[in-house]
Amino acid sequence: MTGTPRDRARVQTMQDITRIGRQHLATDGAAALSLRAVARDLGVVSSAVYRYVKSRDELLTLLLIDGYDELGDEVERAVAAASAEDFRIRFLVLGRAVRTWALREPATYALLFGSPVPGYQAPGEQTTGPGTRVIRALIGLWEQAWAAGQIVVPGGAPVPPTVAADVTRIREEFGLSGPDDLLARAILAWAALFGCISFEVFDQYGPDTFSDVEALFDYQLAVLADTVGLVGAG
Amino acid sequence: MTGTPRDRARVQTMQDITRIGRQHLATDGAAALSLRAVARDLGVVSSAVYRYVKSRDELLTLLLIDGYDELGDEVERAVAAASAEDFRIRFLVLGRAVRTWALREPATYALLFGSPVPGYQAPGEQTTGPGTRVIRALIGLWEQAWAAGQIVVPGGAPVPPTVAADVTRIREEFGLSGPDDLLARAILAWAALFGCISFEVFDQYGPDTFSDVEALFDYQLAVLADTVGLVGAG
DNA sequence: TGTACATCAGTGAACGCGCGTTCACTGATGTAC
DNA sequence: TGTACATCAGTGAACGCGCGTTCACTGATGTAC
Repeated sequence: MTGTPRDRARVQTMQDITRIGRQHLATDGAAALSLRAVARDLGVVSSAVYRYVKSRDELLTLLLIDGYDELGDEVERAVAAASAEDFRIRFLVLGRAVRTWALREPATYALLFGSPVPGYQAPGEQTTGPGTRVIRALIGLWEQAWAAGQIVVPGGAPVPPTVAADVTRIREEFGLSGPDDLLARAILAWAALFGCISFEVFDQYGPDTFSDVEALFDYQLAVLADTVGLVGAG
Repeated sequence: MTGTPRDRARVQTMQDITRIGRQHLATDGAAALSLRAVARDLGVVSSAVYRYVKSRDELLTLLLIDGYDELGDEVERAVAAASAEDFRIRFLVLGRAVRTWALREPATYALLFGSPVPGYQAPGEQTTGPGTRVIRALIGLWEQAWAAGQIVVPGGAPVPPTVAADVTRIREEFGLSGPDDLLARAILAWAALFGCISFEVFDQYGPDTFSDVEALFDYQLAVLADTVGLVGAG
């Protein structure tokens, strides 16, 4: 309740626009997102939306940031509510939070993690922050787990030199302490997590292949936890 | 060179239509795929394409099948050319073939494995066959590797009962002999493989995060091979 | 081999629709004195 | 507290564009006898 009535009305309208925009995302997809349709649902003439949003692309950016933030909020909230001692459990909770959000908001998930929208390029300055919240949560979790001695990196495929170099840079940039193997495996786990979720959201498993996709996902998460050597507090 | 000249012209035109369609997929994306634009590039009036394709959706189906088949062909060809004895190597070759194709044909990859096209539902009778060639190649490869004693399933997370039940059904359906753990892990490896490729094709790693994405992918593939316990011929 | 008919590819006009964006405007709200 | 002015939300018309699909048509190609 700050500012003039006009200010508050503006904030309200901006929220309405993103809400309606997300509805349209769900029914028609990002590529068909249209300012005119949003204006219609907003009960306003099409040119009026230009008072709030410079162009269709700016609306897309708005929805992108809104989606990233909603996902980021939910993931952080879920992890914060989980066991503070067992980092394996925290990882499982994080993964499930991403999946739950993705299944509830498939259209926004598709915008963030699916095919790029043709002709649209996200402005990095605005989207990088919100867009990296999940991976930052994952990195933080792994770092704490490593520090707590809850990670025993499995042996196996050696990290190629160029990957080791990249990983070294990342370690320094984020102030991490885990070994190359862990960081490299963590990147795989991150990509694999979204791979599993995308398969489910984008319907890549056939219609009748799995009777209990949730159990399948939980199992996949558990194997991914094994892959990074996350033993937990045992 | 079969049939009348008219028949041959028709086959040629059908090929032109799918070729042009795929070009448009690359420049404008699936959601913006338009029969009129295809007609323009074909050098023909818009209504003429209806002699070849019943509707826009049918063109999408054509492109879907064309893409699945091109990917299937390349994957099968690559695997066939690989070492006949070492199934770990065959797996790596398979994974690389998928990635190579995906990077060369990002738009078609997006159509097959990215966000669903709003308002379009693929006709299962036509697409299921071509659409399952990669997973069938993977399943066949794992089955042979298991039979050849080149798989040592790692211990770790237990397979939940409902997943075990699904996996049992799949085992019988495809006449497989591997244990539950292997089949369940194989499903993860499948989803994870596409997760890694999607991250790369859809630009989810930042612009400057990795200097050598190919090496990163090779490493990820190797870890996935470890995950299913694919030791190879040693 | 020649002719009559059927099939088919492609035309051009039309239908009704939606889109992004600009612009001059009206009238309400906010601000400075 | 009242008034003059500036700011802003929303209007309605317009621009030029592209879309899917239908339909009656022309002219070429193929087929049956």
